[in-house]
Amino acid sequence: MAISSHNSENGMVRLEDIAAKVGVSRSEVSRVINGRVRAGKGVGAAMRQRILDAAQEMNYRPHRAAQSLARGRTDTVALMMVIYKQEEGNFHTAVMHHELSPHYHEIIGALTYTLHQYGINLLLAQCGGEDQDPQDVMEEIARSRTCDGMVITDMRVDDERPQILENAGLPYVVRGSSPKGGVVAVGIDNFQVGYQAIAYLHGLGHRNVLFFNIGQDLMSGQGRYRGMCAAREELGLHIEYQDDAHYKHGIYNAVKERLRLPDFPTAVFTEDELGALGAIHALEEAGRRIPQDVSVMTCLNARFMHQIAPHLTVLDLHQAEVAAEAGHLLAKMLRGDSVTPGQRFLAPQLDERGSTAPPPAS
Amino acid sequence: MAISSHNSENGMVRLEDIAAKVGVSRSEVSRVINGRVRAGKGVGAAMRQRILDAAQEMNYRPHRAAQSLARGRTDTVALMMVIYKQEEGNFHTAVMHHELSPHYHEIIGALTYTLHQYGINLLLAQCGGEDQDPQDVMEEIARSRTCDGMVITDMRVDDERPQILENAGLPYVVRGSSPKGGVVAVGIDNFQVGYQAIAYLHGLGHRNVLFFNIGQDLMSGQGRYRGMCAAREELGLHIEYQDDAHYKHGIYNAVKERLRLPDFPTAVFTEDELGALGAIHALEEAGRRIPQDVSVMTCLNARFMHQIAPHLTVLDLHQAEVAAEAGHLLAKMLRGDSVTPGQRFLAPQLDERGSTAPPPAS
DNA sequence: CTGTTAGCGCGTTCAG
DNA sequence: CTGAACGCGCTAACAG
Repeated sequence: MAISSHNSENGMVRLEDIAAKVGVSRSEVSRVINGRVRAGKGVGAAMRQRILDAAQEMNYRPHRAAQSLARGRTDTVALMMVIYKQEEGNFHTAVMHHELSPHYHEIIGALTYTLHQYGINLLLAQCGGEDQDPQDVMEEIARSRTCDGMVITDMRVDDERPQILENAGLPYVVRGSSPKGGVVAVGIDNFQVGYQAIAYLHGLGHRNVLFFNIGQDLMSGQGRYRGMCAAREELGLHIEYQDDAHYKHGIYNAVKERLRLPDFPTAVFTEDELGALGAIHALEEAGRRIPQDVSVMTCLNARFMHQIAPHLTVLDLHQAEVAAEAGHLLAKMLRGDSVTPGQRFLAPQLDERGSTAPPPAS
Repeated sequence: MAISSHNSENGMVRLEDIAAKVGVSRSEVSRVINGRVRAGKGVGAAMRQRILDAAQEMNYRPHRAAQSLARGRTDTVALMMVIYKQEEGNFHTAVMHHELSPHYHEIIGALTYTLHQYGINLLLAQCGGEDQDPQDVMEEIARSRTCDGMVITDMRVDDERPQILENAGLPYVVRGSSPKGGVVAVGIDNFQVGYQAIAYLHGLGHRNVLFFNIGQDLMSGQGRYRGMCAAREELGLHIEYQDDAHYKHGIYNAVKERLRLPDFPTAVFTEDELGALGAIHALEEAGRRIPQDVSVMTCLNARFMHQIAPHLTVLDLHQAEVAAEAGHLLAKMLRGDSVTPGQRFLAPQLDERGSTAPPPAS
């Protein structure tokens, strides 16, 4: 492979360089490369080909910052992530220091892949560090036009991020449920998660369920709570509800604690796989068999968890599909296609496996 | 909160706008904002404050593309990821469709966090999609100056990416072992992983070990293989070696298959947590107890796995620490600090838990 | 200390 | 179809 020579000293090759080599003007090269000159025939076509060849040979790539500035577009989308702060905890406490919540794993993978199909890069923005104000990070990215659009996730019931983005005029898609109407949002129907979990367990015969939820300050937690309540009222069963165990001292400890009291429920629902494994650990330590003595079910957030715990009955949250759809929607918006605002919901899918069964005959 | 008014119709506020408002020139505003004007005293200081106040009030943020173009710097670093293609497989096959390998989870979290401290954003570049040539993706990002530097990972023994980046003149850090000398690289010492695993099991009394490795086309797999060989020759024990089970049909199936033959080894080492869980599943199905009948040990890639399988004896690979160090090194290089080239190695750390024990008395 | 001027590399008029 | 000229928003070198 020949070393391409050009006049710019630092190794960068510009439109200018290839124009000089071929003997035309910059703008002609720009037009040819951007496809504004048809393949056609005659002398023009020959020049066109020479330009294209030279560009290829010199390994030309448009300078992204210059292109962005001129086009007013970055071809970049940002994902806003929440990083958990470090907290004290034991093994079954799912709060990690500066670690991403596992469901981001699915989101990042699916989003990167999807956006790439549109020629869009994914930028990772984080908030939740010690000194950084999430709103500040948002403002900074939005107003500096670091990206063309944004995906926000983990919405809180009082989340103000949509408003900030609208003020800044930056297109965005909410992954999950939006607390605010009239926005493009796509997520799992967490009402259905709460409802179906209870309905399924009720159908098996359970009348006493221990229900662990995400915090109700999150949209997802609120949805699950409401779904759970609706099912409870409709079907009439007893539910013990906890929504702070996750952060406070872990599901493992919460279950262990509950085991000290009499009348342990015949079924446990946890918010995620880690919680389920913690619950199972505590139950097995106490000599309870799964599912003969106690049924355990949970949500499937990360696909690879399925390999780790293939015996768990789960509600599949389709995290990857949701993220991919969010990516598609945002890409379309950026392309100029009209996307009707509103909340899209995917339904969770029950995947019945070995960790649930009818309650023991009393 | 007052709506800030400015003349740019689309809501963007430029240096120009704030200059007009205060009644000075663009460049003066630029200098003040970039701290090229001391706080000082007198009339200059008053103007300085007026400019700062106006910028704040108008919620000004420099346009990133413009700034990048002028400064010749993007304050962005790219992480090049390999996305596994979809393949057929059962539960215990750790090949997923368009899904990131779990260790990226640690890397992304640590890298995002670390780079943020230097005011650097992380861009996710993916390769390994159906149609995309990894080298092309690299060239594109490097030559278009989409980022100031790059972190590359999952190095293959014949990896040409370092050369591509050097040709393009883009600073980079290798996370892992570099096949090429004279580059800045930081990773776990996989020779030690292989060596210590065998040495530890040998120390417990095992003389017959089933060793699952990553492919030897990867630098990490090569290192582990060599470490294993060194320990084997030094200590003298029998090792059954497999390095394709992961991708071919999963550790679960490989172990199941091996169980059909006589003289099953007294210890199993797997390349990662998923593999270990698969192995354990197969062993328990066959009625073997862990660790009484068979010891199982593995590597700890993702911290949250520790919560899932706190009973596993592991070699902690410190993925987050390695990634963070890679981030620090790259940030320093970009800042202009001289960083001496060479391979940095962190040692894996043995974390002894319940899945290993002396072999059963024969 | 401040304003003027000249780029950064590319896209896009507007004449010829 | 092609070249010349201007602007994107910002930084930096040069005068005053």
